[in-house]
Amino acid sequence: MTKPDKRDEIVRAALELIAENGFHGAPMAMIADKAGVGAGTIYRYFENKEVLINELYQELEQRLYAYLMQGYYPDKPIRERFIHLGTAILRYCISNPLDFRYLEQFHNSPYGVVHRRDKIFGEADEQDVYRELFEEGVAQQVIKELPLVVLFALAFGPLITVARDHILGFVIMDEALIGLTIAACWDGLKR
Amino acid sequence: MTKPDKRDEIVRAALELIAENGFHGAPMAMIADKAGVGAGTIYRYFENKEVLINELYQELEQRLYAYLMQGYYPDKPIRERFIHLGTAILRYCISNPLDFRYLEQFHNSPYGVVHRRDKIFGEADEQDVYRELFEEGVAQQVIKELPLVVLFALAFGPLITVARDHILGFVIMDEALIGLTIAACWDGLKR
DNA sequence: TGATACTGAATGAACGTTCATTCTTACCCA
DNA sequence: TGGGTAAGAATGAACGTTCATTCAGTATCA
Repeated sequence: MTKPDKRDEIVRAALELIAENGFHGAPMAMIADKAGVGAGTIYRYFENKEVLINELYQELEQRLYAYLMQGYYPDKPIRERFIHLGTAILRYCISNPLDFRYLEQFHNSPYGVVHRRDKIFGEADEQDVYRELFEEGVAQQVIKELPLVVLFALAFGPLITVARDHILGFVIMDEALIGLTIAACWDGLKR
Repeated sequence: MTKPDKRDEIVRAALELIAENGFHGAPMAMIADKAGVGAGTIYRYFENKEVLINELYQELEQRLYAYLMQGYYPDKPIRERFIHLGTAILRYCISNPLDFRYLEQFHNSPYGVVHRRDKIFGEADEQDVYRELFEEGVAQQVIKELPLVVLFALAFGPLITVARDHILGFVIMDEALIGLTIAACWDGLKR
């Protein structure tokens, strides 16, 4: 797992190119070039492009999850927990634009859909804070009684849209505006 | 503009293939095949693939706009107008899944970003109901005082997410659920 | 018969992947 | 210590495939 140097360079290069140009704007040759590595070398570390793309996704997802969990206390009130998570997501996406753009590319690809389907219909055995939070909120009658998927959409649809707009330069999300936006999302969610 | 038969077949085939498989899962040869037309024929109607993609986008955008405007009365109260627009968008996306998927593909491509930038920073000389609605709502102190872009995100982020989830089969949006979802969006928007 | 519409094989550019070769490293023995 | 050797890592030219686009030829219609 803690392989060396070159694997890292390849992953970094892939992240940057794919985030900025999409999967099809990041040929293997270009990734190799940017990583300062021969084209064939990539295949010593990744079976093929698809595997590279998927492993990179896993890494980013874990990084994001770790970030979200910093300072998250499952015993605090629903509202407070939601605000923590929303703020954290927004902050993460804004200060790691490459990660965010990559995750978006991935979610809008066939891989992403399959992944999502597994998440939604799979058993809740994963570390899935959102699901837990919403289910608890509904049970406590703090959150509107709507299907989980709709609650997700109400909570994170706006955040993702706003993160993208920030990165593309359509709006500047400072701390104050982040706070107001999350509060507005909560207004949509709460009973 | 009202050219014949074959142009329509080409456009229809392109819509279906691109909506279902993305831009890169829709080679020109396959579009030609599905349209029942020689590969070269496409180039009699469209200079190249990019032009085809863009013209199709324009057509869909117009169709959607026309649909939204049915029964829209600019003199009704803000809330009512918003609910009309939100409901219409959601209904349209759900009953025209190919159109919706195509629009999504487009927005997630480089073309889409340029297009969006023009829309946001361009003069408001276009028929832009949303902008008008939100600006009026803010002025009347009915809607939260947030940047236009954020209001967009709050209003339509959830709707788009939910439409996608419906089409992918993650949730079934019946009329009742559509109503509840739009109402929740309004809660996020209103002051 | 001429003009226009259409066709699909041909073209060449771009891509992911392979593999024969070269380079690097580590180890061994005198 | 120095020189020889083997194994693994790295390389990048070459390959086969896929694709958008072209164009020489064919069909259609007035």
